[in-house]
Amino acid sequence: MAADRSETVAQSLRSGMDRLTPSERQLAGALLANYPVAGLTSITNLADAASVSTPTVVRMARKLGFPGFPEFQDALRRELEATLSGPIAKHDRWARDAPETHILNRFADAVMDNMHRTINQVDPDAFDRACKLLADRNRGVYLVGGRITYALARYFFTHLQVIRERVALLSASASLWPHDLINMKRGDLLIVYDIRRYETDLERLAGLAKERGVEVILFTDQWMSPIAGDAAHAFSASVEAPSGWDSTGGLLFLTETMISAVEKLRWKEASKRMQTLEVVFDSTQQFRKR
Amino acid sequence: MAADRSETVAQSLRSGMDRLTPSERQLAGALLANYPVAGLTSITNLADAASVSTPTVVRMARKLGFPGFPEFQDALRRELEATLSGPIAKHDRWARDAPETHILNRFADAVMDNMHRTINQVDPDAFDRACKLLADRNRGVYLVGGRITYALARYFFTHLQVIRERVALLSASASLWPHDLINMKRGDLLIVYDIRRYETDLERLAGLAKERGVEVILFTDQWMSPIAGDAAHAFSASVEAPSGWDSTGGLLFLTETMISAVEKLRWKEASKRMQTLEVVFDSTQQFRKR
DNA sequence: CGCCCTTTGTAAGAATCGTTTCAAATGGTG
DNA sequence: CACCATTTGAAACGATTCTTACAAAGGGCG
Repeated sequence: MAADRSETVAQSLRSGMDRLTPSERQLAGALLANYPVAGLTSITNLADAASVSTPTVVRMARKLGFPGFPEFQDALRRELEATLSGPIAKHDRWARDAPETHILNRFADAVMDNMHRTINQVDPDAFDRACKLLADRNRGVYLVGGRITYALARYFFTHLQVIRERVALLSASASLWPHDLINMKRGDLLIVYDIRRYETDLERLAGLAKERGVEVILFTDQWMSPIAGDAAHAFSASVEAPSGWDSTGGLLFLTETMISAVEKLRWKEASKRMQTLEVVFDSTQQFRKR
Repeated sequence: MAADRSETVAQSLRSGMDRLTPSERQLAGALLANYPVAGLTSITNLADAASVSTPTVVRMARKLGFPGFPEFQDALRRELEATLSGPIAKHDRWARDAPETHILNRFADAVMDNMHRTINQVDPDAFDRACKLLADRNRGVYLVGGRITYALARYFFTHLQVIRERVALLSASASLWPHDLINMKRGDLLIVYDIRRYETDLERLAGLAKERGVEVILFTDQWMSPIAGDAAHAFSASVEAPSGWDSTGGLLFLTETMISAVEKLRWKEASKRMQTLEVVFDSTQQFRKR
């Protein structure tokens, strides 16, 4: 128990997270999201902001070792006072408890930057058109990715499969792709992920698919895979990260946004499919109730 | 009169100093001396700290153009919040070519917000400790994910496999997990991804692994998978996105950061392995020269 | 010195806050 | 299925806060 006053409230909030109940966690999350200002209002406001009741706030404060909410708030104030009189440069700090140069902060910077660049590279109209294509139930959809990006293709597949019919994920190994290729028909869609160290197999696949009248939708990096030449739509994301690393955060963002957009376009059918899925899940007890 | 809301409370406090009475000045001085935290207590405390009476506080707040003390305090809070959340204002538009309400912009907002929340929920020390475990070549590493998150596990696996030996991705179907389980030894690591609609199979797997002395590292959402109870380390990411959707962007961020950190810890060995990989790639001509 | 204006705090009131109690809801368990 | 344990918020209660009214203290000026 014991609120060890040598650690910050944020720290004990995080480390105690597993001792908290779900709604207390929700509260803790809301608090950390706007830390520590969120905790400096009245208990009523804080509870409202976190969508929990005031007793929940009191209970959490107690769990952290404070006699009551006012004392909890005092701790926040003292902490803030100490921080503010200390180092001035904490504006662009992400993880406030980690040093400026901690990898968490450096990586966060890079990812945010990528997001910015990525979004400004997207043509919203082209994006909408691609979504419309994916929402067309007359078109079969095939997905494939490269060594690194196959996971993204799989992610897209998992979701798209729920939303609509006729979705297929190509094998991870190129040798089996011909089997899928012979099934592709004019007007079908091939979604390809291809980032640096562009793969020759993918290039060949996209070329062959295009010859068969398949429309290729490409997700690539800022340097553009050569497949872009064969693609009906190409979307590029920035992938730079610290120490020569590539981050696929931008690609995931584009992917998730597209899934969400397609889901909306086909909402009527999609929601019905999802309900069916729920029924199956319930009967197999594969998932927890909550 | 007029509390110009474009200037900070501190500014109007200083500029209005000559319109204040002596005891109001004393109050203003005390406030500025410990700004803005001093103003975030109760009116009683603030008055005591400045050695004035509570009505004096109210009168000063009124002179600055606020209806009452609570509103004055609100202004301080808003100000502080703006300062703390830093120059990366959430409200600046993302995709400039798209309307404010285009899904690209709405999704970007949500993802940004998730990033913020996610990073503030991570305990940097716990993060470092988990990285160190993963960098220990004496420990075997097993990875697994749920229906949605299996793609993330695969992504982690793809990269970790390059960095070190003894890394295995568990099958996507639970029925084959026992085969992997019997290989796991005391001190090995099991990385589990589990987000909402927590899967009972994963829970069982984690429990069994723990019994065998395996240390479980969990990546989950803000509501915390029940596996957290069995986990040596648990990291949670915010997953909220528009229209009830869950976004795994935060989880990907944590994953990539961790990969990068482990790569650095084992850089000597990792770089050697990567060079070998390059040679193989070259000879198979699987990749473009660039 | 007496008048009036300004400044200030005391004290009582209204309003809000923080705490406690308790019952409903939920999930796990025999 | 009934039981128990846990979680949660509604509601009522004191406690504290914020506001207001008012009187005392000072200070300038004829």
